[in-house]
Order: sequence, then C-alpha cells, then structure tokens
Amino acid sequence: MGRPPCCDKVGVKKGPWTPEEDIMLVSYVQEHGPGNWRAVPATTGLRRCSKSCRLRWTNYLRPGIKRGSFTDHEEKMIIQLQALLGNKWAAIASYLPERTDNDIKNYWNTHLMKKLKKLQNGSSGSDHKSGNDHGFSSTSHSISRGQWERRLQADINTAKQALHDALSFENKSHLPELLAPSNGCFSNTNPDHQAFSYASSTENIARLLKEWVKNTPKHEESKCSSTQDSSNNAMNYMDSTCSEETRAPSTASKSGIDLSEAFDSLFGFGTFESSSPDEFSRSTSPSLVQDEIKSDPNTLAPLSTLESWLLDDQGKDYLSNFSFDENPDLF
DNA sequence: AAGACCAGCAACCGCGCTGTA
DNA sequence: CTACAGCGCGGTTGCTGGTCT
Repeated sequence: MGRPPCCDKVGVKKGPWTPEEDIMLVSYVQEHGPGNWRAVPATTGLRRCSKSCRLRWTNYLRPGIKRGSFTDHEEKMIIQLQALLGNKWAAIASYLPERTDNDIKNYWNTHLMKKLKKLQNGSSGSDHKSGNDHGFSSTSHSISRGQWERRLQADINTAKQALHDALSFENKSHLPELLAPSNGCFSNTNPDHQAFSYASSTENIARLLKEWVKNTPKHEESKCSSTQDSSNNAMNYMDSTCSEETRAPSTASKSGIDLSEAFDSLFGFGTFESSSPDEFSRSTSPSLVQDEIKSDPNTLAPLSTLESWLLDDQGKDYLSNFSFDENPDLF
C-alpha cells in the first residue's frame, strides 16, 4: 500500500512564490494560525501543495525570521553545533531562532564547508597560516585542535552543571517561562505568545509588500492596492494583538538561572553580540525543549536532545574520541 | 556583447515519525 | 494493533543573478 501523494499533482503550481500567493498564505495563517496545511489550498484557493505552503511559511513568511548574511557569532554557533549534532539542521536552527533550518543548511553547504575546507588545507600545511580573515577562524583555529577540544570539553562540563541546575526539580516552577517558545513559531497552548509572534510578522509582511510595490509596474497598481487593503487589515489585526504585556518575558533573567551563561560557556563566546538579553534568552530556549515539556507537563521536563546529550556520558565519550581527522565528512 | 560557467538560495521530493480513529 | 493523515526533516534540484572569458 503506497503512500498517497501529499497533494494532487495535477494543477499544482510549482516554482517561486508570487507576492499574491504569499499574501494569500499570510492571510490564511492570520485567520487560522499555522497548521492544518492540507486545508490551506482548499481554503485559500492557492494552487499549491500543502507542503509547499508550510515550507513557504516556515522558511520565508514566518515571523521573526532574520535574513541576510550570518554574523560571526552565528557562524561559530553553527560550526560548533554541527560538530556536536551533525547535520541536524532543525536542531541547530532551534538554537538560532531567527534562522531557518533551510537557511542554515544552505549556509553550511555553500559557505562554511568551503571555509572550513580552506582552513583545514591551510592549517595542514602550517598551523598559523593565513586564512584568518574571518572572525570565527581566528577564534576556532588560532588555538590548536587539541586545545580547542579540551576547552570545548571544559565548557560542556560547565554547561552541563548549569543545565542540570536549571532543569532540576527545585526550579521546575520556572520551566514554563524559562523554556518559552524560542523561534517565533506559534504555540497553540499560549495565546499570548501567538499574539506576539503575529505582531512580529508585521516586519516580514511590510517588507514583502514594500518589495512587491517596488516591483509592481504602474499599471498593476489597482490590483496592488486591493491586496494591500487585505494586508492592511492583517496588520491591523496584528497590531491589535500586540501589546507590551503580551510579549514574552525575558526568560533567563526571570528564572534566576543563568542559562545564557551556560550556553555562552558552551559555545565559548564572551558576548552575545547581536542582541538584547531578551533575544539571547530566546536563543537559549530551544523549541525542542518546549515540545518535550508540552508532551508531559506534570513530570520533570525531559531534556532536549542536546541537553540530554550534554548530560550524558556519551557526549564525553564522543568528544574525547572526536577527531577532525577521523571525521573528514563533517568538513 | 554574448555565451559559459559558477555560486547562492528557494523550493521540491521522499522518507520517517507521530497522533488518531 | 493497524492504517492512515498530517507534518517535519534532510538531501537534492534547478532557477537566477553575477562573474569570467
């Protein structure tokens, strides 16, 4: 018994999304929330596969997505998380809430792989050869590989301790806020968050409309204005749902547990450059964890994959056995 | 100026997991 | 327990714009 096609292949449009389609999709999500993607084409009239709709939303239209070039800090995180987790792009993305897994995956494949290969070649000839023209390289490779591994191990131990403290029974009461949604995705269990996330999407939609208007020839203005009306309604909706008290509280500071310090330690960065403390707290509360907590709120919150791994001796074993030379496929 | 080549990225495809009836 | 729908994920493809020849 074969799996039925996810959508009717006949009459399904493929290829790049048009602004009109984007707006239809955004309108749908504003009305119904993300999810039930199968209903999207039928409800909106979009001639798109449900999966295509979901992908478009999660990778492009979703609130809180940051586009543009990656910062050094993000690069470092990706490199280290990739070394820890492998090609688990979704897991990595949960630690970079403003980036999508697809973005990270593309960035890894197109930029970081080359960069690391180049660096590896460079360092194989001479330990301190050039190639340190980027921030991460000077941090990651100015020290020897062995030193880097030892430091990472020490950092992980620190992070383990902090995470263990943070997730212990004593602090259980803090977990819901500590582990609030991190990535701008919607949580049906928390309407306040949903409101905030919707509000965040204003920026995306505004950008979308701006680009659309910019790219729309004069003779299409009438069409544009009519759709813009609907998106204005959408923005009104979003504005009405966004207020300061609905915003997610700054989680880490409230918890009294400095998770940021743990992850800062784990990733070895002195500062979280890009960001406000709030932003950092979101980045340190992976959605993975939230999903797991949702599954059984009455028990001690299970750890995320990474955290479990960190708290597990496997991690130690892995690290002590890890070698760049033995894992050429990683780079 | 035009064709070839290349890099970057958006989108697609297929598989696996999970929840539900 | 099983079948199925829905969704998420990772790998891959193919389009587009920029650069080179």
